[in-house]
Amino acid sequence: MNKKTSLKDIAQHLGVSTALVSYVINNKEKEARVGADMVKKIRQAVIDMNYQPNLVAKSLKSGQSKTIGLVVADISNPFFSMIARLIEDEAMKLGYVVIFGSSDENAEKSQSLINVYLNRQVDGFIISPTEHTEEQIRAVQKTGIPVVLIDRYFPDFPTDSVRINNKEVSEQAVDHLIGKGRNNIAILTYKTKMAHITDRTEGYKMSLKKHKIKVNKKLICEASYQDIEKDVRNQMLNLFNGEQQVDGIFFATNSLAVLGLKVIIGLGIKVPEDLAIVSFDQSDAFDFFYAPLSYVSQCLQQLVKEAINLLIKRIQQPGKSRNSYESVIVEAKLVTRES
Amino acid sequence: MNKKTSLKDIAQHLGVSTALVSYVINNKEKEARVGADMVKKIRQAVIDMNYQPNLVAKSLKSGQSKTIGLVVADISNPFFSMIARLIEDEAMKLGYVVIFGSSDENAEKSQSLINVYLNRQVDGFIISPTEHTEEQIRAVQKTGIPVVLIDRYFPDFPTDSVRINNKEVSEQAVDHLIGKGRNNIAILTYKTKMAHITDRTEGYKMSLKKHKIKVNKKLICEASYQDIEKDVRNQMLNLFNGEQQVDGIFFATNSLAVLGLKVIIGLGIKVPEDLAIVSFDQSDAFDFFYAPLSYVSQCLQQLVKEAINLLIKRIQQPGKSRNSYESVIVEAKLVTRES
DNA sequence: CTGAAAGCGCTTACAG
DNA sequence: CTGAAAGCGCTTACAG
Repeated sequence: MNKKTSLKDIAQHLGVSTALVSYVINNKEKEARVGADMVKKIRQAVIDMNYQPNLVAKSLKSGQSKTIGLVVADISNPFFSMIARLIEDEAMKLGYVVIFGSSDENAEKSQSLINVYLNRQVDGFIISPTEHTEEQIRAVQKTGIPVVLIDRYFPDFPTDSVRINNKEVSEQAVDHLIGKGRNNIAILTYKTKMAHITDRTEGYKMSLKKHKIKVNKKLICEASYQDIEKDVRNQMLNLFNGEQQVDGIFFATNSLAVLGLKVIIGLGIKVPEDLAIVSFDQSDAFDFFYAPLSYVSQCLQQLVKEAINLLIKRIQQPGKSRNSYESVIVEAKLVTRES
Repeated sequence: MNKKTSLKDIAQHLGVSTALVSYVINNKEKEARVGADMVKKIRQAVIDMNYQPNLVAKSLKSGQSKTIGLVVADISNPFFSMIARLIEDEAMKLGYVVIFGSSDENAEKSQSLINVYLNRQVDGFIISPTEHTEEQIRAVQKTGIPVVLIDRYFPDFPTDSVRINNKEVSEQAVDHLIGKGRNNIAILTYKTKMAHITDRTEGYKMSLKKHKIKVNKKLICEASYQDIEKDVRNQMLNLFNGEQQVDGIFFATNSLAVLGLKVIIGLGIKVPEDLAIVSFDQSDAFDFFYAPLSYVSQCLQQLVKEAINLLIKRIQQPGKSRNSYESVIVEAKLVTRES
């Protein structure tokens, strides 16, 4: 319960100035040309008195909090919790700590998280942004604090971002379904204008067009984030109970695939005989499904590594002109299995 | 890219002292008896100059970082990411931010996380501890910074902790299996001395004894955290390919259930006809399984609420004698379905 | 080689 | 009603 020992305590104990102690602690004894025995004495005292630096004070002085602010839609979503974990690991290696928050696809929550993080002087942001948050991001950029978008991005306004080749890989996914002889292929996606999602629909359409298959709007099912379970259910029931003879489906995200498959299981549809499927990412749930599903595999590890690298680069060259932003695109690839 | 405006900037702009500005910003104009028009002027300047407080400076001065350090085994494990999310929500409401780290069941990593958090002056810890970290927790307690253990706990040494009734609910789970007429009941659990797990084995044994069924060590399967996938596989294969006629199984955690069920599916064992199952918690994966599983339902929301309440209480009464710790036990309950 | 001092951005007793 | 000043725990030019 006794107070932590501070730099000053050590200095007083030794009858020297805090400057000396600070230099030694930060291994700057050479630059400051501190005497060898003084160094020894100080190092010993540091150990004896169990000195632990107050990082808050250090932050205030240095202007560096060594903290990264992470904003995702929902940290309890496995996709984001995996990203969080990988960011944690990379950040830790570099001496950074991560504070996280979930925006719930809500621009106001996003803003409030960003504000809190700004006030806490984070050194950088990693954000998987929500609709209508362009201005928030721009405002952060104006402060000079680096932001890297991850997974999601805004095509129409310049930011640093790391994402996958959504359009291309989605096209490949649908190519695969067509290659299996399917031509009534549906897509289950989110009702959103966010490009990482619309790109996937775009890829879906491109594949169909390439194969001279007419795009049928009834086969494009969009579920809203808010009411996702009910929405997916209704959309899927519509799809399979209607007149269209759907024989293939592309799930634009993992969460959608999990929900969609539950309906498919409920309906007793045979996979892959009656329905070929490509999902996004894997899931424990899929291993419980009787047919091995084809899926789009994105290397989250690489995504995160690129994001952290970019962010750290920005943090380290602060003055650098902020007119050039980088978009890193990580290649996701299609893994085909029975479906 | 221009620097943030500070309290001082506002004071200078207005030609007043920083004290005034500080009082007004913190709504202490009454205590400080600041003049009404001065308050107005300051409030306006705060808006005009878009003042945002530097929370790092505030922390240094106040000694309160308004930050909670969360240590779990692995934030990408759905169990912990759900806990993280709930903690985030509760903490946010109270003006706290959460920094998180994963110990990977490794005492050294745990120690290093705790050290980092201490140096960053967190106001409190929420920890789901790993084996052999008792001394680390004790060391934190000695600093006077509150720690609340969640989910996992150490029965032999006093801490604040929030957990479920592991033993009792496990006993109920096995009672249920026995009630279904099973008497060769196995348990799949972790190889660990942590009480939250051994309690579950204890409950398993208690149920068997109560029903005069002899405990058979061969039916107690323990998988190690490190090599979990392979271990579960081997244990399960052993169990079902051996001479014992296992007709019921209790999975001591959700992760174990997911892995174990994969093996069961692979072996083509019929559930519930040939094997009755009780798992811990639910999982998307289970919805993909043909039979609805019985499971132990723990209300994580309540668990987290209790943990945060306790932690905040401790933070707010810092001087309080640290000889009395609280153990909050949240009732988990058995949900029985076909299995 | 070492110390005194200023300052990071805040808060808060203390004067007046 | 308002200002000058000390101090939270650090770092770092500047003297000497």
